[in-house]
Amino acid sequence: MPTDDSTKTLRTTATSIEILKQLEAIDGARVSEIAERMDKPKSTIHGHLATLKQEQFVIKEGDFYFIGPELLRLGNQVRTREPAFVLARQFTERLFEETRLRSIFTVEMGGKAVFLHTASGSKMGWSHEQLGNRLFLHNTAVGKAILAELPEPRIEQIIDRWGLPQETENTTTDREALFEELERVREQGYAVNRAENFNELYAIGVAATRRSGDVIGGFSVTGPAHSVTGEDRKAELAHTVKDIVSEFELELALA
Amino acid sequence: MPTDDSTKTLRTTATSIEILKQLEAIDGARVSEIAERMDKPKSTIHGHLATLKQEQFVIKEGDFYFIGPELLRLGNQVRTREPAFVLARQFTERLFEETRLRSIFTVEMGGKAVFLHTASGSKMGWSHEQLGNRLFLHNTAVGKAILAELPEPRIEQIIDRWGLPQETENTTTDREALFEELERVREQGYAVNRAENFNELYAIGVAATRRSGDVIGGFSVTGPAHSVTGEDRKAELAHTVKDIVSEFELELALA
DNA sequence: ACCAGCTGTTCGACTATCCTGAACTTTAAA
DNA sequence: TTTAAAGTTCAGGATAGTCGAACAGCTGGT
Repeated sequence: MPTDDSTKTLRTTATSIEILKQLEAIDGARVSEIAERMDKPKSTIHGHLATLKQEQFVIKEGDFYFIGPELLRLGNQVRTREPAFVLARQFTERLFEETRLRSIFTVEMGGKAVFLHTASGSKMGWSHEQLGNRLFLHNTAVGKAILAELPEPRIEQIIDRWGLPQETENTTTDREALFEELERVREQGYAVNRAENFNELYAIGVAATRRSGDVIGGFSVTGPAHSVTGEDRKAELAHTVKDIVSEFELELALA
Repeated sequence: MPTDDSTKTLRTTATSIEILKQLEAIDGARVSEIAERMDKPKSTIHGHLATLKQEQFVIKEGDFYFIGPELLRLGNQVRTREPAFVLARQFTERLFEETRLRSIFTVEMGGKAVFLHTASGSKMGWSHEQLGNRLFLHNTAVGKAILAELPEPRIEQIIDRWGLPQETENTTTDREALFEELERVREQGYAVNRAENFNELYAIGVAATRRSGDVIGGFSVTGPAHSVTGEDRKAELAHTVKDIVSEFELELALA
């Protein structure tokens, strides 16, 4: 269920943002290219780009416009807002060193899972940097690990907002079943994603909490299902992730 | 002299952006807090925030607003636009592993030096993640290394735009002197920053180019001046950075 | 060298729409 | 319960964004 937008929104700001999204979609563009795509006069687009350029939200190279460094700077603030997020980076990298699997640090924002740090080896085909991407909580490993630590009303609230959309045949779409799984996650201390949002994907996620009990985020390792096989291997991985999280929580408590 | 376009800019977009900057400055804020700081009615700010929230440029937690994940996602596109930039990340990390000094990958955008990747150890006090920050080219190590590889008209253009502002007593503020130093950089293959933009800072930077000859960006290592001493050590560091750059250029050429 | 066709940019008038202040609702504290 | 302060809604009026046309600058073709 999509969110409400009944409230009057600012058209001007909205089109400025739309232009930024266009610039991201295609890799930089000229004025008329965007004008055509958005079905708006060139002069309008030009005005927006001039404003965005002044703030360095876009930069201009020749006649091409690109996303600018100020956007990178501001966006990055999401990752530095909390000291815990900054600390999490090196633990993400350690997790990768130990497992040699793509490692991610994720936080919950607005009821979704947002990637803040990723670490992966050189030759990993699909390792685009997906920072800021938003995934569902109910069908990802860290997502479920985080959910399991949230107070129940909050869980309800999130499910009400986003529902339990089915993305593969393995997705848990039943409310009851999800809560049962969360209980299992709490017992064993980690969550597993068995191709629930992408086929052929296997992931293990563990939530990190403060001493107060509330969740900071979660660490996870991800790999192609066919390469992560055998109960021993899986158990060992779960153990490794849990260890990293423990050390992370400890270091955070000491700081 | 700063380039100020007197061209009509869009007020609405400009204030939306101003709000984002306020949210970054203080760490998340409520409506009235921003309204007060910007000396505008609450209802105005509310409208902007509602629009920004709809696009996930901000998120709302309780009555507090924070920079949102969509901004992180868009901003990060700056780092993934070119495959070379993505590849540069792992080399930045390797550089850190080998030198144990804060390592940075920087590109030139709009005549300034923009940090795209940083790698530094756990216990480095000042290692805030400054991605997207913009520094001058004339008084930084990578900056000079990059300048040295640019065609002369471009260098002139950049100096005309930003000037040669003095930031410490070591800053080169004379045009002639700068060109002489760039010549030296070309000869030795690396540039040095001897506390030219921050006191007590020492840095070595090397530019990376494509086979076509044009610059991709540059790698650098940075440390407190008092900890990087001795000509041997410095020469060894320069050698290490140059090696990394060579390997980077090679791998890029092969891909 | 010239022109044709494309781009980016400027400009002024119109009117859509953003701003504003006040009214209303909600939350928190006294 | 009352008070205060914050968030949110609303409608009218003035501002400021939109639009189209005209200008300028570049590119490639003939």
